[in-house]
Amino acid sequence: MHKQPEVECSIQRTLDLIGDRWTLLIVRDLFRGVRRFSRIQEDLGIAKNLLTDRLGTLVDADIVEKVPYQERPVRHEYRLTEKGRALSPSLLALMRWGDRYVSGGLAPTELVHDECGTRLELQPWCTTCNVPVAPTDISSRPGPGRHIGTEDTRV
Amino acid sequence: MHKQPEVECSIQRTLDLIGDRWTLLIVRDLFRGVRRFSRIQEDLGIAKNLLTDRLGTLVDADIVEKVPYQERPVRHEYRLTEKGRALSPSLLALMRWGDRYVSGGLAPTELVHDECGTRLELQPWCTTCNVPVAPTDISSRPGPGRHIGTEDTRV
DNA sequence: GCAGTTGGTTGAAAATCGAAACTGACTCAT
DNA sequence: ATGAGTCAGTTTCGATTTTCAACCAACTGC
Repeated sequence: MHKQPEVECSIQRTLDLIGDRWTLLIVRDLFRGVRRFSRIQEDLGIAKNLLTDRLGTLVDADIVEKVPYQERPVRHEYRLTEKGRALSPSLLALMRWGDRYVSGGLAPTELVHDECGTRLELQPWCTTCNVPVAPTDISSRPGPGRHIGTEDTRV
Repeated sequence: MHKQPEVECSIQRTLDLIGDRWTLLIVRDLFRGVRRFSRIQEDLGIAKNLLTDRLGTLVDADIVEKVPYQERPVRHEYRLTEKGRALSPSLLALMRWGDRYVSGGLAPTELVHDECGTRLELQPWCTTCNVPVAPTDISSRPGPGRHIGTEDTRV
């Protein structure tokens, strides 16, 4: 256990950790305030043994923490850590993609800009030029975490 | 077969489609220009029958198209459709999360703005005001695709 | 003819999953 | 203090998926 896979790609490392059919749905539930074992279990329809396993993995990875919400009997709820909350843009991106391409443009839930009520998009953003960046204007280069190889990785 | 689950959440609908351990990695390879069956297979180390299956699913879902790159013998490569290319923000978000929290802040690969070389961030973007939107300026509301229920779904 | 490449298919073994039963600690109502 | 109920699991076992290896077919280049 505790394998450090050493693949040279953050997407792969991320998906190795949370890229199964249930984990991101569990995280989504935690964002929505569904935090108790039994509530997550009935909301998702996941088998209890799998939920136990996935929550354990999330806690081990420091994405979720188990905090007691009562004594006698000691019962816990699961809360996102800062690392877990940082998954928000990923979930938002997947949600917007699903809105457009799976739900036929009819979003079940919309996230909107407070000030004007426009539905939000998620865009690559250049903090220097202060403009959104189209996929065609993106280049890739090896970063500081690259140990070996120089393969081009365009996303 | 061909179940239409009618879950009221675009995240779940999306993950039902592409949320298994391999599919997003295949899409990542296609973004990187790895487009042939055998090249994807050796790059990912995925079993060939699974790759056949996943590529078939992606083609059925119109995320990928199979285009011939030579006659006699007819051989095909797999290319992202516009729907597939629209997954770019999702992959970028997962990649940035992995950079920060799995790769310890040391990105193996950086995605940068062609024009200025700045590493890209992913920002919620208001297409009306033409500005990036902070998490505190985001609200959620039921959208046109909502059939029943009014549960708050904040991401 | 023969090796090599590409893009698969097939089948058996191994791993994983799902549903249901069971457990244990506790509460509350009678 | 007996009994029913809740919560958070664990165990078991059959069903499904995944992996691994072998095989196949169409063609190329020599």
